[in-house]
Amino acid sequence: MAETSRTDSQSNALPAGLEDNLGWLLAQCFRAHMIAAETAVADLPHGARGYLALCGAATCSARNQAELAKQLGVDRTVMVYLVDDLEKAGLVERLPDPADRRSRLIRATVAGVERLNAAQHAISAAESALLATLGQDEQRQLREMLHRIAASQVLGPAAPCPNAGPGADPCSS
Amino acid sequence: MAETSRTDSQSNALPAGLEDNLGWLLAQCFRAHMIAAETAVADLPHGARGYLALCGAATCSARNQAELAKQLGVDRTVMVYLVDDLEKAGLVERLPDPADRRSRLIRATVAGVERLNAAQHAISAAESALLATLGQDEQRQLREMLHRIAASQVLGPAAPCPNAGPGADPCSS
DNA sequence: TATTGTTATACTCTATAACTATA
DNA sequence: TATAGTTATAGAGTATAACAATA
Repeated sequence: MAETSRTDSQSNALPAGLEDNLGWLLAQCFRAHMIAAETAVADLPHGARGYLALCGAATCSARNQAELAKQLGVDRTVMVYLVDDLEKAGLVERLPDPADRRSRLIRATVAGVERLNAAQHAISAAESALLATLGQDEQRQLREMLHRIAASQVLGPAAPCPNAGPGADPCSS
Repeated sequence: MAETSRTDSQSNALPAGLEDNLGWLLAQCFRAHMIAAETAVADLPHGARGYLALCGAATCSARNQAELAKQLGVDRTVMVYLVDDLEKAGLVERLPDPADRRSRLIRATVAGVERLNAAQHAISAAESALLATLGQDEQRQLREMLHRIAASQVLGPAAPCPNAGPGADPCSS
């Protein structure tokens, strides 16, 4: 009925009605981040997904392969190929779980941690451009709020990491 | 180098090193939102993607089909099926562009706007749970910051909408 | 009986190429 | 020549089902 006044400044404006659409905004920002980080993760086995799996392995975010799959939102059958290729590349390793002989502990190797650090360094540079419209405090706020949302959704349990074995601890870097 | 002190409270905590990983956080929040809104968009032709396409059509975010494809990050060949099915469902319509006979204007029908409003209503309820850990001011801040990031990335041009034809204006609801 | 990891198979989704019509 | 839209085909990606080992 009433015509929306579209006389506001058109510079840098999203179409009316989308600036409050959280689903749209998250999709746009997520995709923008993927595009920005694309080259940084291009040499990793499965691109962005391989990077996230490596992140999970290096930070011991999951107890075993199935849990990591849940965290990444992929099928456990897909996780096999994912870990297979990361393992072939020498970035992660499958260790037997002393507590459960069925499951495998996915741990980042030293080379994997190094590659991860390199990737994260490149991603940081890309993120600077992505977050250029935000101040330093706002960037911290954004991360903190996203973290609070992610933590409230128990997509993957935040259990203490049992991967700390006799070898080098990849979580300490 | 310096060992990060890991003595902070483990309640609701993501594994160390992930709480600052913007890529991880965006992926988690985006997926959490998709899962939360899943049932609300389940009856739309292509689920979440169909919902976003309908959002774009209703808000006239893109000039034509190709531009909408760019905004959604899908191939233009995929866009054909997407719009096809939305059109079959009577949610959008392809209109000839008076300025360019090659392109088609994708406009939401009245039924499409109604379905969109219903979906957005259901999604709002789901978002309340998703954002429960944030205060009202924080939720506004989050949307505003995401909006600023999305607007700074010119994934799709924010051009004035030429869809306002002789028929009912779907952008006014 | 349920779960972890694995494999093979079938399915869905996506992209490449080619075509028509317009610019 | 370049672009918008479409179609058909081939490829990549994904899930389903079945299996062995273990809880």
